[in-house]
Amino acid sequence: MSRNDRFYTVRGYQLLNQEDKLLTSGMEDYLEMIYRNMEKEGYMRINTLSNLLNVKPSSATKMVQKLSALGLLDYRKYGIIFLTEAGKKYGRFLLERHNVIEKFLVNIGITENLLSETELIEHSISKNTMANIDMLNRFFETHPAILDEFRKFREPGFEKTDE
Amino acid sequence: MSRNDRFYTVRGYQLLNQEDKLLTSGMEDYLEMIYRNMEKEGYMRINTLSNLLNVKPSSATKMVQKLSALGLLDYRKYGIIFLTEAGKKYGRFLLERHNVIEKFLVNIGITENLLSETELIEHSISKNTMANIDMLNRFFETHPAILDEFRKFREPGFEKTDE
DNA sequence: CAAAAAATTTAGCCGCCGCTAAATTTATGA
DNA sequence: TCATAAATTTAGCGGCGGCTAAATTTTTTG
Repeated sequence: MSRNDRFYTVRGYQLLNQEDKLLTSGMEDYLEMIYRNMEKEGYMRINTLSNLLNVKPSSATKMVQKLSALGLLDYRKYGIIFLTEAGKKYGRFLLERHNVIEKFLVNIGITENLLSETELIEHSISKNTMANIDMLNRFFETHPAILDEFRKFREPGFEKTDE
Repeated sequence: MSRNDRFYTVRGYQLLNQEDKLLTSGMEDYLEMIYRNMEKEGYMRINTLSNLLNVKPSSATKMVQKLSALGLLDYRKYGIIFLTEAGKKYGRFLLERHNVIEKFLVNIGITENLLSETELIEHSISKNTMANIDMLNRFFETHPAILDEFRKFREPGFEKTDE
């Protein structure tokens, strides 16, 4: 039985993958949000970040220090937060991943709690799975008749109303 | 802006939902595994459980005590672990959810690390999302030509080789 | 330009879920 | 049966990512 077909707990997988996985889920949340704000305003502040993520400023400070130590943020105490090149690259990836998951959920008919569903799922998706879900999205996009057929299948009676 | 379209961190969602979500991801891992063994052997022991989940026995004890306090296990110190009715019901649900996610991943073409991918994703899926993914699985099952078309779309050139 | 306000950081606590080491209970076999 | 082995539990630690309270720095304003 190889490492691959043995069971682990969520925590167990975390511990196993902490060599190759750079960021924890929490750090990813912060980096993704900083990236969003970079696109909008060009920079980020601790207070803005803590408001956007619904955490206390002290929590934001702690995470920003970690991301900074990892070379993803350009930042000094009491200062303005910018992304380094590495941070931008990672942030862009996180936002893309988010959008792939969200689009998939919309495709299969999720409307309630779309944001929170996406936010929770995105951290547990590998690049490979993300790529394959993206292919499924593209498949539906280029084959709208099939997506339509699925929707009829899913909810007979509501043929056209949703979407 | 309602609670629904605000961002939170993973930890934030955890804290928000701890009223309605009975179990943590970790507890779910243990309960699911106990359920698997119930089906196979009818009972569970701490050592077996810790081996199956690749944790130390002391960790298994701690979680079993928690699940027991929640009324999901029938268990006394140094004794054999059984599921209560509530535990069986929850365990059955967990196994079903696992299988729905796994089938979906297989459908979209995941072969590498299938188990770990499933194990990580399953905890972040709501009942609603699970139901919709299940519908997608059923859709592919009843429309094999469409699944086939997706596979060609996904991997042009490997038309028939996989599955 | 000094005092007050606002923003940020630090220190220290908590629950989760791993771990190790040591204690305890249960099972085995000479 | 009784000593040893095996299984299980307890105690206590560590990192994560929240929190509060208090300290510090920066900004605003009279």
